[in-house]
This record gives sequence, C-alpha cells and structure tokens, in this order.
Amino acid sequence: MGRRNQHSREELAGLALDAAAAIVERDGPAALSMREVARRVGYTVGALYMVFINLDDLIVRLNERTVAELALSLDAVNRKSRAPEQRLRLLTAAYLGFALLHTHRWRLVFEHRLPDGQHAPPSYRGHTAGIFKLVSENLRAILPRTEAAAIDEYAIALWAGVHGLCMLAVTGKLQAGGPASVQRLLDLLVGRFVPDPAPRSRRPQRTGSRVPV
Amino acid sequence: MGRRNQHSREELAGLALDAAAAIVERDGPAALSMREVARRVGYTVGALYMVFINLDDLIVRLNERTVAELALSLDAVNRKSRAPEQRLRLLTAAYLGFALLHTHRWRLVFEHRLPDGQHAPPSYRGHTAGIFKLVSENLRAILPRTEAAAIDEYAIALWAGVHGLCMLAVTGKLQAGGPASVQRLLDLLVGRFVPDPAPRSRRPQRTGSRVPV
DNA sequence: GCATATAATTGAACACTGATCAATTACAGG
DNA sequence: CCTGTAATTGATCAGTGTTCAATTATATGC
Repeated sequence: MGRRNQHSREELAGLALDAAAAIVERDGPAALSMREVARRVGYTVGALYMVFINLDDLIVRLNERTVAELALSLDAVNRKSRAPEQRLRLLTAAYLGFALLHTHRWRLVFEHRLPDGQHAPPSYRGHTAGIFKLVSENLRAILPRTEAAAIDEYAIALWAGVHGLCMLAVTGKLQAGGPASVQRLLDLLVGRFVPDPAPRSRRPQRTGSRVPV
Repeated sequence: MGRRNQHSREELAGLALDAAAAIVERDGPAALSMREVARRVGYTVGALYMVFINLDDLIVRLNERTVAELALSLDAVNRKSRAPEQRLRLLTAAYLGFALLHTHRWRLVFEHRLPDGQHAPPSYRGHTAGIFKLVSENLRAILPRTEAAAIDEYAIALWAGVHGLCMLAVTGKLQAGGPASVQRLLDLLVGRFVPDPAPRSRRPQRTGSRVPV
C-alpha cells in the first residue's frame, strides 16, 4: 500500500530507533537487522531506507541516543555531591552501572566500526566531550595547582582506565568477581589520580607515603 | 571432487587461519566469511566445516593465535630491561604497538562475542594470565612491601587502564593526537601506579626499586 | 591387479541478510 | 472529481552461515 502518513519521518525514525534499542538490548547486536526493525514498527524494509541511509546509519543514530542517555545520567550523578573526589567515584560507579544495565547497547557504542574514514556525527562527539568535561572539572578541583593541559591528560588517562575496566568487566574478560569488586578496582584507579587521601598529611614531594598498604 | 588429502586437517586449519588473519588484517572483521576463506585456501565451504565447528569457532581460534602472538611479543620485550618500572613502560609500548600494527586482529579479540554462556578456550585464558603475570611481577618488584592480593588488584587496574587507552586510541575515540601522545598517556598511567609520581625525576631511581624479578 | 570400504570434498540447497527500485497507493491541492 | 506528488510496498539481487546427499580419491583387503 502506498502513502499512509500515519507517522512523520521523524516519528518513524524514532519508532525504529526504539525498536532497534529493544532488539539490541534483548538479543544483542547480532540480532539487529533492518527487517526485524521493520517488522516491529509495522513497516517494510523499504520504508526504513527513507529515514536511514543504511544499517550503519541506524546504528550510529542509536549509539548517539545511548551516549546522550549516558551523558545525562552522569551529569545527574555529578550533582549529587559537592566533593570532587566523591564525585569522581560516583561518576565511575554510574558509568559501570550504565554499562552493566545496558550492556549490549553500551558495547555497540564502542564496538561498532563505521566503514572507511567516515566518523561519528558531531553531536556524538559533543556528548563525549561533555562526559570528559565532568571528569576534568573534578580533577581540576582536586589538583588546583596543576596546569590545564596536564589536567586534561590526567582526565583522559583516568577515564580511559575507567572505560577499560568497565569494558573488560562487562565482557567477562576480567577474572575479578562481581560488580562490587569491579567498583573496588575503579576506586583504586581514582585513588591513584588523587592526592593522598585524608589520613596522611599531604606531602607531594616525598614518595614514601604513596606506598600502598 | 572427492578426497584429495593434499593437506591434513591440521594443515587445512592452519591455512584457513592464515587466510582469515590476512582477510581481517586487510579488510576488517566484516570482510571475514567462510566463503572468502575457502576461496583463498582453494577449498569449498563444506571442507572448512570439517575443521571448524562454525565461523565463531574459526574466529575464536584466530583470536587464540593473536593472543599467543601478543603474549610472546610482550614476553620478549619484558626481557629487554631489568628495571621493573622501565619494563612496565616497555610493556605498555609493546601493547600499544601491537594494537596499532595489527589493529583489526587485535580488535577482533576484544570485540567478538561468542553466543550465550560459552566462553573462550582455556589456552586463551592461559595467555591472558601470562600477560597479567608480567605486569604483576614487575609491580611487585616496585612495591616489595605490598601484599600479593593488593598487587594483583593494582595489576588489574593498571592493565585495564592501559587496555582502555589503547582501545580508545586504536578506534579513534581519543581526541589525543598521534601514537606519541598516546604513549605519553600510557607513561602517565604507569607513573600513577609507581611510587614516584613526578613524571620527570631529577635524580636516578632509588636502588630499592631496582630489585630484579 | 582389482574390488571395496573409507574418508575427504564438493556443490546444491535453505533460510537468512542489506540494499535497490519500479510499481502501486493514499493523500493534498486545485 | 481529478491529478500530481510523495510515501510505501514487494520483488529482486547479491551476499551470508550452515547442512548434507552425492561424488570422488585414496588406502586396504584379497
């Protein structure tokens, strides 16, 4: 049948992304197909190609949503405390929590490769930058005497570490036990990027006090 | 045509894995198919199913090879120095180098999901454990007064961080520039797990940390 | 040397996939 | 009511993983 106009283009795209998210969440990225999405939204494959360039495009836009959701979640968590170090720990916990809750969708963000040299849309990078900013701002609050460029490096290294830990945890490639012990490792990582915790006096020059117990 | 017996089963499997590695290396994991592998080794798809259970099995065994190669490479690099901290830096450099050199194959190791609850073969875990041991041994040499359990946690956190950094770097999801700056971040990360946090130390390292393994 | 059994190998088949596009259909404007 | 336009379909193409009856080359027994 021809033109139904039951849904506008944006609506159809939205429904399709909803369906895609549900499929991925339920049965993993391998189960995601144009035909299955079409089936779920009650349209035919051809209709989807009015709204998406191809499957890659659909995936990229799904990932965009996922990253937006993640950024929103981290932003909310960041407001729950005023202490920068506490905030960092909350952020890592939220990141791990999101990865554990939406494992398939989260993995799809990082494991989907778009062909050739084309890369993700600017809005995607925007959300990424937003997350990065949360980390770097808290790090700056903790290390006020460190210059901005160094803070940025710290933030990248720290967050890449958090990400790696979460990824290995989520994919079962970590011999560590449950989520609790992963959070322990995350805290350990954060601890390494933060000056000596409370009990000891702050002595940035001497190295002896940094020996962990 | 029937039985040729030009190659034994193991030989055929070896040839197929060679071909698979070449395909993945050249055109990425998406280009890897049973038919393409068969074409390259001069056999038909059916023949491959004598030697592999399915495509997943082929991929797992390819990944096994990749991890073995990586473990070998890291082991070799570890012998190039006696100073534990230097060793750690060399290990990170070698890890990054491998990821950059064999990007597609390396990504396949970490991005391939095998269905349901089945997981990688024991030999795979063996290589992984071997790599982990290199890290933890060097960490123990650096932190002689730290108990074993804590060392293990440090090693996991550190190496997950290194892994995350390399993964983000290799997938272009790091705004950092070239390999040199990634290595800077890796050094920064190692520096955070090593007593002297200052990146540039004026004096040579303390003799206490030079304890060989 | 020849028949036979055995194991390797093929190639066609099935059910799926992404993607394209002529044909069809429903709606809006005149 | 008609007509043009835009949405939607469904068939089609080339590709995929996987299975399996049929075929064939080799090794073995006689």
